[in-house]
Amino acid sequence: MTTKAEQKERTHETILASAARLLRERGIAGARVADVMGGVGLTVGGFYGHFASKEQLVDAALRRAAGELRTRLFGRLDDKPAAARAQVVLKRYLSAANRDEVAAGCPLPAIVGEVGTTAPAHAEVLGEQIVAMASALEAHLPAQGGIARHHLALGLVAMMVGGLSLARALRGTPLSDEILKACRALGVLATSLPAG
Amino acid sequence: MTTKAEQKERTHETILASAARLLRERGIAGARVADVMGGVGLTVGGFYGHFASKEQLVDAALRRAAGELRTRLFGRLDDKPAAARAQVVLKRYLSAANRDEVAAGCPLPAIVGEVGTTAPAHAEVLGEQIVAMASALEAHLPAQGGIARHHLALGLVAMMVGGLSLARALRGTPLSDEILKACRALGVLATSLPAG
DNA sequence: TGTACATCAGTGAACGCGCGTTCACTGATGTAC
DNA sequence: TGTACATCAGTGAACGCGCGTTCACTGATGTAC
Repeated sequence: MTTKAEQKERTHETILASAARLLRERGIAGARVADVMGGVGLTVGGFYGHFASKEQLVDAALRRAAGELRTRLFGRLDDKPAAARAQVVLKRYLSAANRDEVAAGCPLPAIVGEVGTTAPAHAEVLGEQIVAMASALEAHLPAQGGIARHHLALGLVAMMVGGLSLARALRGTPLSDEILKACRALGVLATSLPAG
Repeated sequence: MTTKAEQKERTHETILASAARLLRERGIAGARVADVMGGVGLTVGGFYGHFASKEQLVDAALRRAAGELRTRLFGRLDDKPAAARAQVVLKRYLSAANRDEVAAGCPLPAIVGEVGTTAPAHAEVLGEQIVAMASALEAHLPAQGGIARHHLALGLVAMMVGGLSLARALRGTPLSDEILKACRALGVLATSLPAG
């Protein structure tokens, strides 16, 4: 037996999943409430029984999408040698798959540009997620000369987001592939320096 | 004596400048035709005497803004030692000024996220501008071991755009400054490796 | 030189459209007796 | 067990608003004679 409350909670989840998908594909403005609801076979009117506003939906969906990404990026690293893990993460992120499977990939390229001019709450959530990602990466970085591991992690995250953003924007052109390749190479360079 | 044609050409220029400003501040969707015209003291209706569509305006404004940026980034480098020029460019780009003076800074953070889902022409223009920027940077890069100068330039451009995008999105927070700092440090690292 | 006419940059209101949000309603599920 | 009522997830149409684009119009500038 599923009670009404259970049913509603399940619907809430599917709405959130639909929003997380659309947010990645089309950004904040592009993730329209009607489309989010349509994506799970419901109509617009019911939305406000599940979320107080689009803004709250976007915050929740962004957290959800970024969390899923981290799981995928940093999962199943145990079988890799410790020194190679950061490069594995970089390769996973800067892959053709993470560029092309937009709906299941990184949400940041679609939303960074909008965050500065929309709800302040979105910026906060973005900050959280950047810190979470950089921290997770930092844990796998070798000690370096010339740059603090903390800064190296943050710089790499910037390069990753920038590279994926450009690659997505230029999808279908040779330049898109070249950018991913260039970022991977720069990532390898920066994570294989002699310890200082 | 200024003829009508001269007057109109001047107005055309001011509209383009207004659009280039708004495009950098608010992105493609945010650079509304009415606001662009209002920014030069004119009303919406007159716009279509100067441009065929908003799409064409955006293309022209993006080229204009990116061109201005290159001038500022790569100008006045003669007095710097050749080996330091790439780092000067990186410092200029990843500066608080280029983050805060949005209307006169880099247009890419505001538009990359939108380009993938709007007019194909915008993607073409973006491609041009990325190539132009990477080429200009490449000319100032020292020979490196482990990575082709062409790829290093492209990777650095991705890091620059990513770092500035995140720094702008998180403006006003300590993390914003840290990201800029981290990217500058990573840039220094990548441009001061021993020649291979 | 003056007069009548043509041109055309810019105005301002309207158009169609899409968005977030609201709200009266429906109908299936659950509860009370 | 059956019946009457309450609840509430979801519907679908409407709301106000803002956008890109169009268009009849205005009035200053330029041209012809």
